[in-house]
This record gives sequence, C-alpha cells and structure tokens, in this order.
Amino acid sequence: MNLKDLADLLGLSPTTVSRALNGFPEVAEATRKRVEEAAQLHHYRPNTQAKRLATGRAMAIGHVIPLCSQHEIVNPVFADFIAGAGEVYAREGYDMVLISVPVEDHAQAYRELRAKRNVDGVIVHAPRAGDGRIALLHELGLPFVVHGRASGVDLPYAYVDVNNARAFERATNFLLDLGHRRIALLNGVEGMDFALRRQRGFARAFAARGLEPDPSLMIAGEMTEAQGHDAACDMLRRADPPTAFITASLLSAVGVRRGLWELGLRMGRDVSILTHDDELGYFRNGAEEPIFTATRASVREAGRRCASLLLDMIATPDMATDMAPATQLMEAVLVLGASTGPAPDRSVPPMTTAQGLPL
Amino acid sequence: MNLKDLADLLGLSPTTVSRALNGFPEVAEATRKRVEEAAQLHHYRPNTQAKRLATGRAMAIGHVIPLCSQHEIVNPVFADFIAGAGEVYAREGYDMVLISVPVEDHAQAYRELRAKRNVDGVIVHAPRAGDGRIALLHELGLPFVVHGRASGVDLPYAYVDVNNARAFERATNFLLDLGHRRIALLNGVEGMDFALRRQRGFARAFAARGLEPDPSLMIAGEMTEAQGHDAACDMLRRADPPTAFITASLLSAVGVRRGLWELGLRMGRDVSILTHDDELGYFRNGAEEPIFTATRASVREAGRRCASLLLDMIATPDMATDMAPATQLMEAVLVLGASTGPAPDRSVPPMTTAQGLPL
DNA sequence: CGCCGCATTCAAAGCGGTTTGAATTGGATC
DNA sequence: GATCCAATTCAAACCGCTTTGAATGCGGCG
Repeated sequence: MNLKDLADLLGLSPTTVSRALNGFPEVAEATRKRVEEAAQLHHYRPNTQAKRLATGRAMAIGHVIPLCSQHEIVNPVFADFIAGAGEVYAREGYDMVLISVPVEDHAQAYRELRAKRNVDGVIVHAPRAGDGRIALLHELGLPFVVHGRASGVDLPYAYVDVNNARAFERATNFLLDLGHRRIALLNGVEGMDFALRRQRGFARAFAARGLEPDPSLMIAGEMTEAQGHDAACDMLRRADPPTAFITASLLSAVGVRRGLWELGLRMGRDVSILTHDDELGYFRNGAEEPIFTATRASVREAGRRCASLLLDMIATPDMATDMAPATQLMEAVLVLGASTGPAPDRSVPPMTTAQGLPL
Repeated sequence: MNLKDLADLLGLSPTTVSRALNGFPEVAEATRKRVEEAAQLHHYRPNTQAKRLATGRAMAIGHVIPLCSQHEIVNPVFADFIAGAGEVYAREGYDMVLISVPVEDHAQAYRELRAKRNVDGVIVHAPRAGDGRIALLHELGLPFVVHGRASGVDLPYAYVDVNNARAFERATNFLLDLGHRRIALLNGVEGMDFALRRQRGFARAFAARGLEPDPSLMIAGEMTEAQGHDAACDMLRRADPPTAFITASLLSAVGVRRGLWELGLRMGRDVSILTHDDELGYFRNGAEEPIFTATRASVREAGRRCASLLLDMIATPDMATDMAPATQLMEAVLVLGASTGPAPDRSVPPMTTAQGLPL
C-alpha cells in the first residue's frame, strides 16, 4: 500500500493525499478526515526511503563509536548516554544510527556519512584535547554536538558538558577539609578532555592551599573495577600510602573498595573514597542513601540534552551560522555517603605522630 | 556531486557510471577504471536514500529495545551484544538502527518498521516464554533472528542461544559434587526465557540425585550488584543459610561477594559463588585467571552470530521459506576460579555437627 | 451576466539512484 | 561487401514520496 494506491482508492490525487496526511492547510477538512480514515484503515505508512529522498532529510542522527581494543559502546557510561539520547530521538521521530569504526578511520567515516547523506547530524563522543573531529565537522558542514569539550580547540561548537573541573575541585576541597593530604586520583584515560579537566580541578584545590598533589598517586586509565582494585592495592602497600581516593567512576570506586577489604581496611574510617557518579542505570550508588560520597551528574540527562540541542540545530539551520552555537554546562552535585571521613591521625603531620602502629 | 554530475563530467550516461561503480560485467575495463578514478577524485558517494529507494533495500538492521523503567540498553549485557553485532554490520555496510520503545508498544513498532520499510530485518532481544513477537514477525514477513529462544512458541524461527539449561546443570552438579546442598539461585527476571532454562538446569541437577532445591533460596530479578548483595545478606542471616550461590551475572556475583565481606565470610571457603559470565568488555572475571568459578559464554560473540545469521537470511530470501531456519546453540565452558570450594562441614548433615560455632 | 478571488484539487517535475530494453559500434564470418 | 554477433553504451522508466505551478469549481460582486 503506497501513496498512489491510497490516492486511487480514494479517487484523489497523490498530491492531495500527501498534503492531507502532512497537515497542509489547503486541504478541505472533510477530505482530510476521509483520507486519514482510509490511511488508518489500510495501515498506510509512507515509505521512509522515499520520504527521505524527497525531503532531503535523513531523519536520523549518527553516533560514531570508537572501535578500539576496548569497544567504547560496551562502556556503561556510553550506554547510558545513548539511552538518554534515544528517548529524545524516539519522541521526535528520528532514528539513531550507531556506527562502530576503528578510531583511526573516524575522519573517513564522517566524510562518508556526509557524502552519503544518511544522517542529518552527529554526536561527537569522548572528545580529546585538541580533537580534530571538530574542525573536520565544521569543514563538512555537518551539524554536530559534542558530548564534552575539547581543550585547545578555539572554533565555536555546540556542546553539553559537566563542569568537571569545578566538580573535582569541590571534591578535593571536601577531602582536604577533612584533613586528607595524601589523596590519590584515579582518572580516566589520558588525553580525554574530561580527565584533563578533572585533573585541573584536583590540582587547583591543592594549589589554593599552597599544597601540591603527589604525582605518584595520580594514575590515568580505563575506568574499570580492576583499575580501582589494582591501584588501591598497589598504593596502599606503599610506605606512604594515600588516606583518600578520588575516582572518576563508580566502577573504579568499587574496585578500590575491594582493595580495602582485601587489605583489611575500613572504608570511610581508615581510607576515604570519593567518586564521580554518572548515575548509571545498572550501577547505582546505593538506593536512597548514597554509599559513596560522590560528585553526581546524570550522563543520561546529558544524552537527552545533546540530542535535543542537535535536533534544535537541525530544525533551524540558520541558527548555526548566525549566532554562537548553544552550549550547556551541567553542575555536578556533591552528595554525602558513608565512604568518607576525617583523615586518620597518622597522616596529619606525616612521620610525626607518636604511635607508628600499622593499621 | 551526484551521479548525473559525475556522468556529465565523464561524458558518459548515468547508466554506465552506475554500472561501472557497482561492478557490472558489461562495462569495458578501461571505462570502469576511468569512472572509478573520477569518483575517487571528486569524492563521489551515492546518496544513501536514493540508493535505498531504488534498490528497495534499507541496508539497515533494527534493534527494538525495551524502554522500561530499567532501560534495557543500559544493561551491560545488551551493550556487549550490540557491540558484537555492530562489528558485523560495519563490515557488511549495514547500519544499525536502535529504537527505544516502551515494551507495550513493541508490536506497533514492528508494524511501523515493516510498513515504513526502514530496516531489512530485526534482532529480537530478551525473549520471554511464549513471546508474541515471533508470531507477529512471522506474520509481517520481516526477517528476524532471536537472541535466545522462546519456550512454548512452536513456530520455526532462527535463533542464537547459549545452552543455558546445560550450563546451569553442570554448574549445579559441580557444587553438588563439592558437597553443597543448600545452593541459592539468583536468577534473571522472571518470565525471561533464559532465566527459565537456567532454573530448569538447576532443578534437573538436583533431581538427578533425588534432591530438591529450596524454593526460598531461589530469587528472580534484575541482575544487578545490589540484587546480589541484598540477597546474600538476607539469606546468609537466616537460620539455615546457603553454602553456595549460583548467580546469573557477574554483577550479581560481585554483589554477593560484597555481602560476604560485610558479614565477615570468606569467599570460596565459608561460602562458594559460581556465576554465569557473559565476558563483558567492561566487567571481566579477572585477567588471565578467573576470580569466580563461572559458566562462560561470550555475549559479544552471540551478537556477531545473530548479525551474521540475519544478514545471510536477508541475502538469500528464498532460504527463509524453503528450509527450516538456521539455529545456533553455543555451549558455555565451565572455568575454575577461586570462588568455590568444598561445602563447609556444618552443612553436610544439617544440625548434626558437634561444634555449633558461628562462622 | 461576466469577472474576480478564494478554496480545493491536480498534473507533472523533481529527489538521486537502479534497471530495462533498445541503440551503437567494431570485428568476425560468409 | 553484406550480415551477424558480442561488447558497450545509452535513453527512459521506475522506486514512492514532496512540491511547484496550474487548473477547477463556485459564490459574491459590480
């Protein structure tokens, strides 16, 4: 059942039927009603491909996903983001097209996407400092929104980001206020922009008090449970162990906790843990009451906002050229859990306390 | 730059250019070469929508995802499956279209997908016993592959599944052999086919020895860390606690382990844990050596196989009608970790052992 | 009564490819 | 030299929708 069939059936021209179904004003109300009923009755749906070709709009948004050793899509943070974006697409009648491409072929992938015209816009995931994709997409004229930012890129671009620097500065201050001085930072992969900003916030809090973080307590890597566990075990066995950990993900925090358990240390007493919490659907930080003290910002909400923003940009193409692109900075909230507490005595003035007891 | 432009540029007809680029034999080699070079030079890519309309193939596979309170896509198992399928699609030039729809609207979603013709086939996720989607897709004539099976559906259909019953039967036997009798089963959501089969395997192992599992030790639910933790805490505090847990997911197993730690019990000594392991990219069961004893089957591989199977079906449409649909049953391997050990004495003949010491 | 304007409706031309059936060419055959 | 055939190439139709510009019908007005 296609448009022509339906038109023949109704004794109307395809033009009129098309207009009736698409809400054009020049169709008589009686006709529109008749057409709509017939369409309903015969389960008529316009052919997507034909519609797309005729209108020149793909009605689809592309997500190009790094296909590295550690496929990005299996990253739960990514999955939650996609879930949020998907809600918006579904509501607006857009399709979400996921494309896994080795990270070195991304430029080519974007070019093809553009030339083949099978998406109306793309979301840029996991930007790095100085990320080249932004310039490329500018050049291609393909509408895009970046999830995060790219330090060092001075082109204007639309983005939705969490104020990572501020979140981690506050987190660090919170621990410094509790008397912690040896604070470990388990960060995301080096070069990722969000990791960079978090590190900056971390360092800024120290600097504001004339202190300096210990570089040997700062590591970067994939934010997995294993990362947290291994780092915790390693660092806590050192002569001068940290009294607190800041982790970039709940998964890492859980790993640190496992490390503590194995070493017989109590979380929140002997060692504090403060984590960033993306509010993942499948890995929550407790139910009502948080388990871990955390900087909290919903990545799913970020997904929703990125998608909305992009669809807005697509709907009003002139906006893109006229004014500066829209940007959104989400503030993380600091929620208190049971994983943090005052620094244990031994660490206040290191090597000065009388009782040199092991924990 | 479209086909016509390119043809004009070359002084050829669109017909010849199209054929040259699509590898038809009736084009002179010299011409083909000339055309290919020009296409390369001018970055010509055929317009996706036009191609799809002309060929009647959408070159896209749909994944309709339940959008419940717990959005399925954020389930890491699902994400890994998608990653595997995505590899295959990328290789074959197919797009992957993710569509989030409230579970009660799935039927409508499939109908629309079919009528609008924007996918060539679909993957059915998370089948339930007696799942109605299979009959619907049959009726719609939309090619599909089920990830898993649907007990009680007697229509033929293509599927890729893990032999869940056998895997869990072996797992249960393994624990029974170690002397465990009070074994808890932390299963997936009730009604899910895979959960049903796992329960059947579990029960079968007991039955084969003339034993019966305790229903109060069998729970069903979302397979999260919290599920495992809460169930473990609850059950282990009872008068007659289990000596071993079988969990349907690594996440649940990790939750059980947390419960053990909190109660001061040693994993593999006081209480054994055996889990199913989907080999998730972001949540691994140890590195070289497994932490948990587990029935292991890669869900990512299942994704690859589902995708391949579906693309095969689409490539040879007659196959679908002629013979029985292809099916694949993957066997899980049982890998040994440090989370299992002999049942502690107290449980061999319950209430008979002399020393009634608390653990 | 003729003309105008408004409300509807329609025929036809795209959108950018693929595919059918016919036309052209050049060399081999008789 | 005419005929035939295989190898190439092309014009035109088609996929199913949107959209432009023109046509139609009809009541109101001068």
